[in-house]
Amino acid sequence: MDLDIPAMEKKWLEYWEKNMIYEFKSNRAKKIFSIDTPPPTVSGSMHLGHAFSYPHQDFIARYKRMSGFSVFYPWGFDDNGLPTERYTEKLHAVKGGNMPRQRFQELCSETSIGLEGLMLRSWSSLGLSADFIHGYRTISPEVMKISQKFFIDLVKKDRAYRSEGTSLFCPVCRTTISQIDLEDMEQNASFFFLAFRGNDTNVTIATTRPEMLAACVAVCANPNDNRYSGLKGTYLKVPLYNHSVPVIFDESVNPEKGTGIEMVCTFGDQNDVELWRKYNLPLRQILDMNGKLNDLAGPLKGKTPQEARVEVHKLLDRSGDLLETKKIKHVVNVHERCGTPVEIITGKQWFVRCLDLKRDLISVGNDIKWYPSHMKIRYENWVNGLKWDWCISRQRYYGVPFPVWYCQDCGSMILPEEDELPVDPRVSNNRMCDKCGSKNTVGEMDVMDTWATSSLSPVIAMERYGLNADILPMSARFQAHDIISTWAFTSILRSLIHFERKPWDVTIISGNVQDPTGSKLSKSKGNALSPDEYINKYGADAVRFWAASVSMGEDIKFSEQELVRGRRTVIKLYNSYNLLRLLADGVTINPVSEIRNEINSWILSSLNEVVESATAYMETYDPPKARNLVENFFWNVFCDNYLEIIKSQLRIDRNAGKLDSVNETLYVANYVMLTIFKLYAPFMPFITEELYDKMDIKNKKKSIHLEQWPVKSDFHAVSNHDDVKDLLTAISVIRGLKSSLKVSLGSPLDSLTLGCNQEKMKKFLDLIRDMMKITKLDLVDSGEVRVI
RNA sequence: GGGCUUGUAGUCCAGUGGUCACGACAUCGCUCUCACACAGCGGGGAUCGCCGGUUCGAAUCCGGCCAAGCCCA
Repeated sequence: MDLDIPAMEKKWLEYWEKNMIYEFKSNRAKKIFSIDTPPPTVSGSMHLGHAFSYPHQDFIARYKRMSGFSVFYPWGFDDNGLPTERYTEKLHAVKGGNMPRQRFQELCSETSIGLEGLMLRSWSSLGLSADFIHGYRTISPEVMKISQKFFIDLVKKDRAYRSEGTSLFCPVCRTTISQIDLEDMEQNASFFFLAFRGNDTNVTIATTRPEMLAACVAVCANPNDNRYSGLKGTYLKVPLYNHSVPVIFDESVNPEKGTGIEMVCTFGDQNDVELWRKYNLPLRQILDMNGKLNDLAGPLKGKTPQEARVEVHKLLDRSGDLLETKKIKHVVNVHERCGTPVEIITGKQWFVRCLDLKRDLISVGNDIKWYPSHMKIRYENWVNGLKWDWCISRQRYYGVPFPVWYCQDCGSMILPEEDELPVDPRVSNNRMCDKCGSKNTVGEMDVMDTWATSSLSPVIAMERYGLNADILPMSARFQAHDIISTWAFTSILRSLIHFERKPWDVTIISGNVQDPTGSKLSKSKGNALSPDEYINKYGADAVRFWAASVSMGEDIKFSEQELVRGRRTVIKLYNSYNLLRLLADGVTINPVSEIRNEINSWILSSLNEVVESATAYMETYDPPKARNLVENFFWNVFCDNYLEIIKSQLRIDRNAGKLDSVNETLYVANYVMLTIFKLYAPFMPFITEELYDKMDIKNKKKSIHLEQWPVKSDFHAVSNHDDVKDLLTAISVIRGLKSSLKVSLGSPLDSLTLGCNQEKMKKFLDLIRDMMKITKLDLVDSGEVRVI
């Protein structure tokens, strides 16, 4: 009668789906508990981080459902944007920029739909109780409509604006990106020492980016650096290109770095932008929107920055301007989606004005409860450190288009009416201008950043179910800590702008999964592990059990041993239920209202304590602590002691014909067992459903997950259980004795003398004899329980 | 460089002032015991990162240092 875990889990997945156990019903009188779920990015398969963090939401969802809430737990996929494009490009070995846009969009769409099917199977196999059937896709027309509608709201509230300015640019993805897409990476590089020639003197300038020479507009030294003070008011000739640039002075230049004098290019890095603005320097932009150098770069034209660096090295060698190179390590900003060092370009971009909202953003942050609380500080640091408005335009293809046309004649901007949405101005030109009536208009060709849509997740979920803004703020947002500055920040910003309120009451932040040595898991490091494999091997209940092994917000090192422990718990639950059936021996169990047996009273009051504490932990969003309590009670109290004791107790009572007593014990044992199943249900939904289904219960629900969360029992439990504690000590001591005699626990002992409080222990004499198989047991008084 | 977090037996982790510390995995020993060898019982194994301070008393509070992870410059 072995338990086939994969078959058992599959059976219940189908049952839950078929019976719509987790369907959200808003028409009930119940209070709603709403969960803002992160829609997984459609760019690959489910990884271990997902298998860790998604169960966290589900523990709470299931707990709240059992606690009487109508749980709104929507589901969606984030398939709009760069990650999906990159996945598609890689899979089909194509480049979005090298094929007709329409065709590329179709390819992305086909690819993501296929992938979502696979992803859905992985996510649902975790046993999440989300409403998968009504899932949304962020690229779908409905979601596009919502995203465009709220974009128009941004424009109307003067929050979205289009402006010429510098933006971060990824030459590989060929799109502008925002501060939130950046990542640091240490790179090996070379310092090139170059000769800049002046009228009187030559100056050596060190740079890591010689390919930017054509974009050089000045050289700059620290005003306190007297090595260069003589150069004031002079000009220098740029190597290879021979245009003259002024020497300027600024405090920001570090005299220790390189030769203490640097070139200013438009644009080599962030500092160049600042100097360019501050000193009103001319613009020499050498990078075009294809990520290649343009005519200004002369011999380097048509090359990427990386290629150009190799080429310019040769040219400088030949011209004699390269005096020296030195290998160094330095940190560069790269695009987090592709790892390419970012560039800075100028162009017209859409921004969301937010720098003026810092105070409000902090105040909304204070109004949200953060679990764990220190995560709020990360959010505050991010908001306080904002330097740019949020750039939301991307020169990409598979995304939500901006619902905007521009009139070529009068220059005004044209927005559609809400009932026209969604629109795609990229394919519908010549829309009449509201202002001048001209048909000489063009649509905006850019698409929005993915976060511009996913930041609206509460609204997307709400509108999909026909709910109105009354549901806002939602009850809880779950997410990992690495996207506090992206998803949490943009969500709070949008909620503040559109609804003038917080998006959720609480946010629960989970940690990251690391490999067993503590490094971040990533595909590029090759240490990514597949959760599907572990679900097959150990079962989803065991994977969830692992996910509940550290407190919220903590990073977790992946460990297979926790999965082993989880699977053992599943099997132990199964076996303990089997024992209970054997012990009942087919008799009908009648309810009892009063407890006479001390041991039954003891287990009930122990259970009460567990129920109370576990509930408190669930209420404070700390399921792992609740799990530990339940775990300890089930293994060490219920199985190791209570079940072992009642084996003998039932035998003794049956032999004595005390059927009332037998009934009471069986009733209590079943009651405690069922309560344990309920306590485990949020963590291990499969095995608890399986055993609930087998149990003989009055008023059985369609699923244990529709049952009520346990409350303290109202049996008249005696509060003082010192006698039972002495009994437990006696059992433990005698077990230890047999172990030290190197005999099995089942082997009989002819005689034994137990030191104890005779008065207390007397009543358990027969029980101990039966359990421990002792022919002759004598008790003598002793201060502590011990074998004499 | 800044912020946040973490640092307890070979490994993972509990423990926020009071018998030099809970448990799991691993290890060793004994038992195929009538729910469970996917088990049970028992043993060994920790100067609680380092240094200093507060206190009658600190893993637990304070300061400094070191190391690791994440986020951000």
